Amino acid sequence: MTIIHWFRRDLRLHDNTALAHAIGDSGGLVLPVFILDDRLLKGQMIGPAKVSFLLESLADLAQTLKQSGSRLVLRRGDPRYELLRLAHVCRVQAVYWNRDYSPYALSRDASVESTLQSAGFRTQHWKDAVIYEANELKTTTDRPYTVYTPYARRWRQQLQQQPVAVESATSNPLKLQQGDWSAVESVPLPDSTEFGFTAPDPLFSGGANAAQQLFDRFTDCSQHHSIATYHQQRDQPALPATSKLSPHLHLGTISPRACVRAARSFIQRADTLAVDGASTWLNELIWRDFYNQILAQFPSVVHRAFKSQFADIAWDNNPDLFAAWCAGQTGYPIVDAAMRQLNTEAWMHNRTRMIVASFLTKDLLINWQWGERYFMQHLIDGDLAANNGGWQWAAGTGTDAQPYFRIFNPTSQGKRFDPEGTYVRRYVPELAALPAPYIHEPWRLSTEQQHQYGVQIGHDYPIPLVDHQIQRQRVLELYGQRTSGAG
DNA sequence: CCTGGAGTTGTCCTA
DNA sequence: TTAGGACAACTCCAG
Repeated sequence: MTIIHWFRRDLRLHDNTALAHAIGDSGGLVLPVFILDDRLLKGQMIGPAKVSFLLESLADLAQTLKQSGSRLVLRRGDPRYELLRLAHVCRVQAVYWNRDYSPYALSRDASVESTLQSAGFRTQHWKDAVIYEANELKTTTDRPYTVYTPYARRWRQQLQQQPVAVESATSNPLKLQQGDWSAVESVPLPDSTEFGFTAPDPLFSGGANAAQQLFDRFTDCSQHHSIATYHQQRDQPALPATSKLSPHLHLGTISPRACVRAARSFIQRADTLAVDGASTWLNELIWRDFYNQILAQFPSVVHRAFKSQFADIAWDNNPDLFAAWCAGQTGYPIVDAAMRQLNTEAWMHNRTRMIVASFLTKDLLINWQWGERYFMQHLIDGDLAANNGGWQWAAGTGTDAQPYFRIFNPTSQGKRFDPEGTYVRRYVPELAALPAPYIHEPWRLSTEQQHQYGVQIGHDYPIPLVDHQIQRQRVLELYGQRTSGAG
């Protein structure tokens, strides 16, 4: 019998739960399908870099399938009808997929399921994108966790007790057969220019093979930057010290279980020097599960503040200031460097994501949702759960939010995490000649110094658009009104 | 039910 | 110069 494996955000053959089941149940007679959904591709929350990454990943998947004696069937349209048509044409018995927890995916999948079932086709879906789903980790009173630390404790404890959750889904070699599917049409992979993309950083090639290379590099402790040094170096945006696996984790071109297995093995082997780094990295993977769980349990976070008392802050929402933030022209070097990194590379270092998010909300007094959307449109790894969670955290509206009076100072953040100004110089060339003491506060240069270093502040590089100290006081007042009384 | 410890990643002022 | 406490009050969560 034939089973359709419907690929979505699991674009790999190895360690793929639903695919492994499809192969097992069908004896290898699996029809691999991906459906390009224009509602997603042309929507507000996806940009050219991510589309290009998706198309590369699909090309890689198609190639790997071909080498395994199979082929990827690509369709374009409404998943319900495309799957229904394919199920009829190929006389399949069932359609399998891995679960996705975003609100759009949940309603789409429910609708696909009922369409297929009413037509007499069996459907089945599995956990694959996370280690633990929302209903697997509850508090002692059977409620979903809303605070990270107790969640992480519970998560680690669960892994200790039942490491089976991270076992590989595919213990046997993949055996795919090519059925008699001559009548099955597949559309060609679209030209990415159709979506108006420009090539991203070469480090971010899509596909499971590229992901494996990144993974191998990151877990090779003999490298200068690796999981072994992660805890010490990950906060310095100038260093290539993070895994860069985020776009792959988003699209499933790498197995999240494989990541956790790797972290776990470094932690358990106390002889390695990577215990601290691996533990810190594992924490990030737990955050990933945490925000997926929040999204699944509280889908309203997509369009409003998690903490209702912060749902209607009187933001300034000045469009000119927003445009300057987007363009990296705020006059605060670390902020501008980060935004320019985003605009040119479709990626931003995690530390500077926090800095620009704090700056947009707390210094420019602009609604975090504007920033959230801009990130989704530009980031190659834009992931609804993580991005929303991160922005709500920074804005102080989220689960487990930072206290509202913790306002990042862009200058001290710059000095602390980019002490030599290497990161700023890389993305803000007009400041490249400044010595370190001035790189994060160029407005302090005298006219003579500006002449000496070949930069005129206010001409070549902006005077700070806002005064951090003033804005800090304003936002403290604005938020303070929200905490006293009305809750 | 109550109790008490704790809460990702900070900043600033004061002694 | 530097270290330590204030910044609010509240909710979450385990015991």
